[in-house]
Parts: sequence; C-alpha cells; structure tokens
Amino acid sequence: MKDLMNIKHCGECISNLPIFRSLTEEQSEMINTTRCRVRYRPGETIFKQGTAMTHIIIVTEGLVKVYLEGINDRNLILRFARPVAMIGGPGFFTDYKNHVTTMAIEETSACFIDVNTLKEIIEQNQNFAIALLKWVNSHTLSTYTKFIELTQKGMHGRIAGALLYLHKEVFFDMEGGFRINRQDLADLTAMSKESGIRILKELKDENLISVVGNYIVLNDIDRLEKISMKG
Amino acid sequence: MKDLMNIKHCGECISNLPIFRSLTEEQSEMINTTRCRVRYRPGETIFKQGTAMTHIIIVTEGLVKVYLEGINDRNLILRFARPVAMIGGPGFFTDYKNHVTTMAIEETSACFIDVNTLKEIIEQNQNFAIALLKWVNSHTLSTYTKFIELTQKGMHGRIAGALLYLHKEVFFDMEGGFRINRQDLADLTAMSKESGIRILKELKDENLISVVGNYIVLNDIDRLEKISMKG
DNA sequence: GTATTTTGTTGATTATTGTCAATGAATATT
DNA sequence: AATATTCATTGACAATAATCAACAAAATAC
Repeated sequence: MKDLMNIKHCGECISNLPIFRSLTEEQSEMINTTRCRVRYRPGETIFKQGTAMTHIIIVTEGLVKVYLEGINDRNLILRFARPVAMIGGPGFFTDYKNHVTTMAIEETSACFIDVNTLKEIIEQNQNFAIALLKWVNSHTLSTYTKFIELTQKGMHGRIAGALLYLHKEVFFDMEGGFRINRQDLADLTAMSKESGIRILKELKDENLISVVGNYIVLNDIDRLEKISMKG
Repeated sequence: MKDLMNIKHCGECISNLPIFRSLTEEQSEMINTTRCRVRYRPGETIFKQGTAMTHIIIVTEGLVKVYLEGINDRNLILRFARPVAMIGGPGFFTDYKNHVTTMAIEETSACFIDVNTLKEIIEQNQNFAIALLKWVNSHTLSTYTKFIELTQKGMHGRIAGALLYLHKEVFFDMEGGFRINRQDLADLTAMSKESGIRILKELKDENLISVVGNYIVLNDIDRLEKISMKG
C-alpha cells in the first residue's frame, strides 16, 4: 500500500528540505494529498517563462537548469538544481507567472506542489513563512554575487567562477568532475559559445582542468579561484 | 507636543507604505516607539556593505542609491529610491549583514526600524510576512530584468534602458527631467564613465534627450524604448 | 550502416568597450 | 581672487569579446 502511494508522490521528499521542517503533521498531509510526481527526459521543459505559475516543484532526481529567456534567443542560466531542491519563483504573491524557464538536463523527477496549498499553509504557519523568506533572501544573495560575476569580470574570471560554482555548489557531492555542455556553460557565463570554448581550452592547456567531451574535472582549485577573483 | 514627537520619528511614514498596512495598532506602536529619523547630506553612507544589518530604513525625503561594491572599486547600482520607499536587504533572516551599500545622493531623511522589532512582528502577523514576501519577490523580478539588461544589451540599449528606468520608475512624479551624474549613470549601466558620456552625447545629438549639466530630459520616449529593446 | 542533424572546434575578421592621457569646466577651499 | 579638487569631455589606442564561416566529431534518425 505504501509503495502504491509512492507512485503518486515522491514519498518523503519534503522532509529532506529544511524549509519544510516547520510544517505540522496536518500541513504535511495537505501537501502530500495534492502533490504528484512527474518524470522528465533531458531537454523537456518543466516550467516555461511567461506561463501561469500554478505550482512549485521539488527536484527529487536528476538535474535541471533554471534560466531567463532573454533577447535574440539568448538564455541566461541562473542556477542548476539537483536533488533535493525547491524551484519557486518571484511570481509567488506577485503576478503568479513563471518568470524563468526550468528545463530538465538529465532524466529528472519533480514533485509538484500546488501554490494555493502552499499559500494556505503560509497563512497558517508563521515559521514556514519565515523559512520561505529566508530561502528567498538567500537566493537574492547568490543573485548579487552573480551580478558582480557577470558585469565586472572578464571571460577568464567568469568561466573559472562558473566551474567553481558547478564544482562546489551543484556537484559538491560528486567524486571527480561533472558534465556540462558548451552552450550551457556559455549561457551560465553570459558569453558566446565560441568564446567559452576558447577559454575552456586555455584552462585545459594550462592543466588547471581536464576535459573529456562534456566531462570536466578541476585540477587546481586554488589557481582557478585566483583567476576567478581577478578576472 | 506632536511636533516634538516628529523630531524623534517621521510621523506617519509607515502608513504611506502598502507593506505596513496589515499592522495592528499595537504593532505600529511597537515600531513607532523604537524607530528614529536621521538626516543625511549628499555623499553620506547610510548602510555600508559588510557591516551588521541592525536596521532597515524608510526613505522619507531625498534620494539614495543602493549599490554593490564590486571588484577594483567598481560599483553596480541596483536601484535608486525616493520617498516613500523601504530599503531592506537579503541579510534579513539569513546572516544579518548588509550586502549592499546605501548612500544619500541628495539631502535625505531616513527612518530607522530595528530588525528585531520587525522580526517580532513578522512572527505575530502572517499578513505582514506575506506582504514582505511579496515585496521581496517583486524586487527579485526587477533583478531578473536587470540581468537581461546588463548582460544582453549593448551600451546604447543599456543607457536608453537606464534613462527610461529613471524617468518611469524613479522620477515618475517629476515634471520634465531629472538629475544624475555621469559616474552614477555608468555604475547603473555597468560601463565605464567615458563610454557612458559618449553614448549620452550621441542620444543628445540625435535630439532623443536634452542634457544641461546633470539635468536630463527625455524628448522621445518611443524611440528610446526602441533603442532599449534592440540595443 | 548510412544519412542527417546537432554539437564542438578553429581561424579570421569585425565590433564593442575599456584604458590612458590631456584638457576644460565647474565647484570647493584657503 | 587664487588655488585646489573634483567632474566632464574628447581623442587615440589597446583590449576584449562577438560574429562569421568552414569544418570535424558525435549523436540521432532512417
């Protein structure tokens, strides 16, 4: 019976996120009865910028990218998310639209939570509201870092910074390296794909990183950090 | 007697901000008894990036800029604020530090509100917590726009965008134009002062704007908007 | 297994943007 | 009023980064 229920939702995904710790039994149950789990193949869009924001998701398996669709088909990747991570958006409590696009990069499981349910819980539970404020503010903090990253660093610094971000904040639990394709690396660092490729090659030629196809290993974190600082 | 009280705080400043509408009498009083009003001269720093976040402010008179201090003494202006506006920060509920610097540009009055008082009220009043979430999310929204603005537009588009921002969102209630110095315009658009000056001159030469010293009037909003779109 | 499409790579060129230096104008200081 | 000091301006130049085109390699479709 319990296994059957797990088909509908993802079991205990919300208990793995600190933000949901403050929920009462009853509130957890409210979420559990409405939420459901969906699987995505690489390249599938989960949320599309411009559509109505009806749900948030919790990524329970796989890998997604969250990005802004900008001018002339250029995208700006704001973050990558791996399990267990919540993907919300600034449309919550404002215009209830999705202002970013979320796309699966690997085979991904996402657990959908209805925003109205969430809203109801926030209205009941101050601690949860505070946890959410904290979550939003910590995201704003990364955003500020990203501003400096993108507007005040040269291409070398941006690529180094992006690699360090992937290594330390996205794939922190992985042995060795990680995979990312060239276009995504370019979209993460706000430069053309060709420029990204060139910088990557330079870093490889200096043995700061190893590259085999899309698989990247950082060999010299210290020097990458220096490059990231200066630019 | 009432006049004497106004020396300590700024009278009814919080009643002019929608975000404080949900406060009870008692909660308003909590804020009123601890808050106090401070005057700043142009160039004075109100909050300094890196210091402890003990208060938020409400700007009741004057003009301030909110900016990130980045690399090599370069600043990135996130927003300008005029009365009545609240200046908070992502340190709230996270690390309680100031992550941005706030500086008076004109003679400014700011009303200081203690973050602990604020925190206490948030814990009591869900509607206020929601209003705050809404406020934070709407700021995140502008942040997203700014990302595209700064990373995907050329210098012409960025200057045009900045001028439209100043005209429509900062000085929207002013007849004619507004004042901004060249360095601030450059810091708002993430370019060098010299580049900013050159673009400004081009826009002036094409009669899209009038410039007299630091005073700028937008003559052709439509064409500026076109330039802002394309870049 | 071959064809087709996507993704990655490289070099040449152009476009964009920053830096440096010199100078003028405006403002503040003594 | 004379002197600093800051701010604005301009041109020349260098550095940075995008575009374009051609091609190679890998993945996918047929």
